[in-house]
Amino acid sequence: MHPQPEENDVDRVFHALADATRRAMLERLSQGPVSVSQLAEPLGMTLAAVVQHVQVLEQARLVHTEKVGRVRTCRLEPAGLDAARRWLDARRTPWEQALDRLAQVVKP
Amino acid sequence: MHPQPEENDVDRVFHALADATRRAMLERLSQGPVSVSQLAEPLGMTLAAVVQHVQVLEQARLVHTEKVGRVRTCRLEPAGLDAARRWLDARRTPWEQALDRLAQVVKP
DNA sequence: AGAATAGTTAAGTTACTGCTTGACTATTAC
DNA sequence: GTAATAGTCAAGCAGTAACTTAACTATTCT
Repeated sequence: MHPQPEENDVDRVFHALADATRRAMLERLSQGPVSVSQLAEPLGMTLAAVVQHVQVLEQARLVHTEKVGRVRTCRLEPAGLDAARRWLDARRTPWEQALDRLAQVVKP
Repeated sequence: MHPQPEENDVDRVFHALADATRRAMLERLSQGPVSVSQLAEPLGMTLAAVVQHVQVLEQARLVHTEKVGRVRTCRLEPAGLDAARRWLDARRTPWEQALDRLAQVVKP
């Protein structure tokens, strides 16, 4: 709709998050990096399907992967989640937004 | 996947947010309540299509609507955004989560 | 070398999304 | 009362999403 620089990213991120399987993967990855096969194991699904989900998560910059030898290791990448959070936070009430800015000041 | 009480809601919310048109509607609604026709006006789209989007947003508890006479007024409902924010915040780093709790204490 | 492991790629299937059109209902305006 | 307004409902359609299977490529193990 608005192919603004950011808009497309937000699209990808929310679309990636809209799937329960992918959210389960992120949850798993929040406990540390794992290989694609390890990711696939608890989900009753083909490896091929999992690979496709991983690609979606990568394009949304929610995970980053690196292949060493024959195993591809996936780890969480905060960029995507941050984009989502920024969008949501921009739609808070003015009072909540003031609190957000306070947190920003306290943080660094 | 996990039809946990919350899981289904999260699904609906992120799916609703994954569409640029619906996000534009939310943006419009964040400036105050409007009728369905008013919502439809800036988007180059049939009224019927807009109604369908409104239904998606309602099911995600992102908007609440009420019909008076022949006009249905839509207003933002924070429940859905809060659900999304809760999910995202649960996946922050421990350090960030500490800051979140601090904000919670300061808030009320 | 041969067999098992880990992943990739392409193609096909089924189901769901985002729209449109068209017919219809309820209000409000003239 | 008639006409315009505001919305609703039901099909239908093109495009996309989430899989599957099957054939293939690279590693690693024995």
